[in-house]
Amino acid sequence: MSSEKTSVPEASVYRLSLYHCYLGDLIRKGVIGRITSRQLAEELDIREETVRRDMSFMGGGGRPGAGYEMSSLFAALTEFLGLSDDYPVAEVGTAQMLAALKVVFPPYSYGVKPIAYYSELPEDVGKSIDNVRIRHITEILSREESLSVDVALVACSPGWAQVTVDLLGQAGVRGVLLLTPVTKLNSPEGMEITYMRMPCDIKALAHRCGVVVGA
Amino acid sequence: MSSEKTSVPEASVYRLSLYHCYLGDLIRKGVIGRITSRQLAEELDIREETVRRDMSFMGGGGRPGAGYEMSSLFAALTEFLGLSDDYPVAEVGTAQMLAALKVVFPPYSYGVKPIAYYSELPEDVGKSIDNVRIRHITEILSREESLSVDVALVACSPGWAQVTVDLLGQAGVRGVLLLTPVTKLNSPEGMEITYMRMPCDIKALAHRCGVVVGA
DNA sequence: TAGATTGTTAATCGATTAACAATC
DNA sequence: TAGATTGTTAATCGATTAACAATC
Repeated sequence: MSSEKTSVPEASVYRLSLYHCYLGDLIRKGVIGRITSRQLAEELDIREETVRRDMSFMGGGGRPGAGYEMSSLFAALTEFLGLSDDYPVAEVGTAQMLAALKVVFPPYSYGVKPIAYYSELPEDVGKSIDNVRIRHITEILSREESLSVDVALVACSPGWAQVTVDLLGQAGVRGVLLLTPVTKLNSPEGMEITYMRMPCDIKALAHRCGVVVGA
Repeated sequence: MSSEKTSVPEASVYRLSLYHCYLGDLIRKGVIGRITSRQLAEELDIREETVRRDMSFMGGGGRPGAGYEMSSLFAALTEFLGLSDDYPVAEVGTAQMLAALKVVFPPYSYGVKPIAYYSELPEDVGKSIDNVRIRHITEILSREESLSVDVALVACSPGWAQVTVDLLGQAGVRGVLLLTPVTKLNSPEGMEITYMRMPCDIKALAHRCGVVVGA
């Protein structure tokens, strides 16, 4: 594990994740060989200089004149991002939400694997998704496995968001992707929260779509 | 409708949406009176200068020494963003997803109102959510009301994303908030798409959480 | 008037783009 | 060697922060 500094810009880390998703997809489809920064850029609507710059942050191992070897680039990205073949995550939400989410965002297609489910509804307890039993949110702390997850995806109702995040924090979870749109949350010490904020995105879109009348 | 230029920075528009959400919440709770940039900043983890700067982009009507009058600020934000009391949107996804989403993101709490639902599953057709009937995605074009929606929230399965977006574009929808994580999409002419990309957010979080070992 | 807070101009910071030398 | 593409340094751009004069 080389000494990866966190000096890598936030925006670059995000794009590196995007390359990881894209390459993972290609590789799963059986595509092999090399890929250039130009191809990647074109495919993902980014400038090619940006792609190369991003790659250089983690020593992408590109070859002038030849581009990047896909499988080794993918491996480098996987290591840089701290992922594994099936990166384990916890997911929180009603059984209904968790089941629906699986369809919209099929984890296996992205190298992600939910290993624990928690619901806010007592009646969901005991149901299973892909042979993983759903537990109650309040059980987050009582699981030893909790510690084996760094990142959780939270899509509970607004009223449960704070409790959930607190419990996850105590259970050692370090990063949370929050789909629930709460305007303010008290984030536990040392926890990274990525806010999704669908309402804000919708309102920002409303602005951009509503205004363009002139000219 | 004053001549709002789109020269307002993207980031500011997003924060203005955030203020709108926050104020809407307060007002709905019955809070009235004035609020200062400092209070807003503290509440939302932003710097107060940033708040004031954002406000100045739309002529917030603040009073030196006294702050902003909440209800008129909210009205100004509503107008600036091109919203209404119940901003109409369309939502696309399975009945299961749409029902689950309603709990996680209760639209009425944010001044948003789904007036049309479309599902990718034929068996969902005819079901209702809050007395709005679910139709099939392929029916998007056959609705006259389609034109009365500027923005849609799309949470269908990856395979349906392109079709959905195309149909929405033809139906006159100008902005789409896409929850479905497709790496590349052919966006119809003149359509704004906001990509959610849960897998990338999760991977970026994995990086930030996994690396901090040193020091 | 004194106290408080706004709106704006200037300074800083970070990220993106452009240019190009290094290298397979 | 010639052609292609990388990695890096410098220039540009945009957004955030700081400072402060204007004003209720």
